[in-house]
Amino acid sequence: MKNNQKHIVWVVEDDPLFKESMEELINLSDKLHLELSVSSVEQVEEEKHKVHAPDVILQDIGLPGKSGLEALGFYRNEFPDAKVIILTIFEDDERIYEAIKRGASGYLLKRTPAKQILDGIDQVIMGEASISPLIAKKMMNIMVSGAPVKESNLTTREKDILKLLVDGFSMDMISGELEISTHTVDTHIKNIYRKLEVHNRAEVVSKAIKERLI
Amino acid sequence: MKNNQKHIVWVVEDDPLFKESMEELINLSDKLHLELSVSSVEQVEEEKHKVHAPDVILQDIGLPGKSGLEALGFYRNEFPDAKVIILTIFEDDERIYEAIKRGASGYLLKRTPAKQILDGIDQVIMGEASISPLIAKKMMNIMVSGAPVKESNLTTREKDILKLLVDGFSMDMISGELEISTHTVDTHIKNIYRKLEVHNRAEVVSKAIKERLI
DNA sequence: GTGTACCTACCGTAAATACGGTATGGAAGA
DNA sequence: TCTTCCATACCGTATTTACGGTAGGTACAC
Repeated sequence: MKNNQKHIVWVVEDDPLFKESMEELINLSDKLHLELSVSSVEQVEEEKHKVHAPDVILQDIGLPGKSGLEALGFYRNEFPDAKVIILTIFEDDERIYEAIKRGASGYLLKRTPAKQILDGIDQVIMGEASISPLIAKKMMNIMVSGAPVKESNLTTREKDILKLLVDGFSMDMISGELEISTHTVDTHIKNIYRKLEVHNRAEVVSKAIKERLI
Repeated sequence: MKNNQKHIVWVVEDDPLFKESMEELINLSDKLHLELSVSSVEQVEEEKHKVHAPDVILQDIGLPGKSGLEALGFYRNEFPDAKVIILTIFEDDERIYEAIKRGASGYLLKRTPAKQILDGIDQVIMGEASISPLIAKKMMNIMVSGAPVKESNLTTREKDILKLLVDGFSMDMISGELEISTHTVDTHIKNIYRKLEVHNRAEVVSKAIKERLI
């Protein structure tokens, strides 16, 4: 949209009550213009040529017929510049992951206060993302499913040196950095190798990073 | 914490101005109690036995000495129930990914309004997550792409050898594994080093893992 | 057919590493 | 007080690495 125009919003939501409250919400904002408000993705496909292209789409995810997830692919093809905010009463991991993969810019629970939904719209227009805290938590869980931080029995000094090893420091450089003799550095490295059961630089760096020992 | 007590908050922040504003913010809340406010992770390690364990830690990520990322591993070991909110002026992908992997419950930009930081503290206490919209966007980017992968101009053979280097293989071992002469391995490694602009094993392994070149 | 990229192979050498020792002083804990 | 752990420091040496060369054969593009 041009700078002096309102941002065009579409609403796709089958629950009449919630749909109505979204309509009111957008109409209350002087920066947003409600261009289309329908109750199914199929209706969007019918109406799409009759209305202006959206800047933001508020999309219910749990729709009869085409789901909100399927709609995301459709929007990406037809309106690549539109930002889509998924609205949901559900909180399951799978859908969050799928929605993000398919290009959603926001993922808000329907119980989010009106003010925060408006904030969310502003945020996605600015190129940021808007996520309810509970959803954010689930996103994090999805990302984390992998490597926990392991506890090593390295001493503080050994961790100091391990950190420098990972950064590619030689014994000489470490000696200079920590202001201790190269002999001492050598001793520490020997102890690190023994504790981590490795025998060369590559192994120690690899293990330190992969097992997040630093 | 018990229901009728205030939630215990620690602040670890080296910028005196921002640290002070965090202190004021927490003192203004009647649900939070500022138990510890220091300017480095090292200080936390010194003071940890003298104060009550935290419910929430506001942790600056860009500290001299031990970084906020390293602190996360420490907190997980020492105070597994504490929720950590990372505060940052930076917005780079790598740190977000790392912080979440290491168990941060929140990731807020320092420019976040005070009210929203308090909201964020409430959210992590409730087991939700708190993320600035810009950070959320970056999280989504990371999820969509699997993980930030950099394009290198390494040849197939060089990548083969890089994998073995990361696994701690010596030139001799690589030579045996790939059934080529050690001289050839040496040549390939030289070329890898030149392309990645590194000069030793530790650096090449570190770069290969961190930038997901393999 | 000329150039370029890639994989292969070899030489020499200064530098760095890996690893076996031993040893001292301080702090922490039993 | 005695012991253990930690950080510090030193010695010697075989092995490995880093990196400067050079060079042949193949494949593909222009």
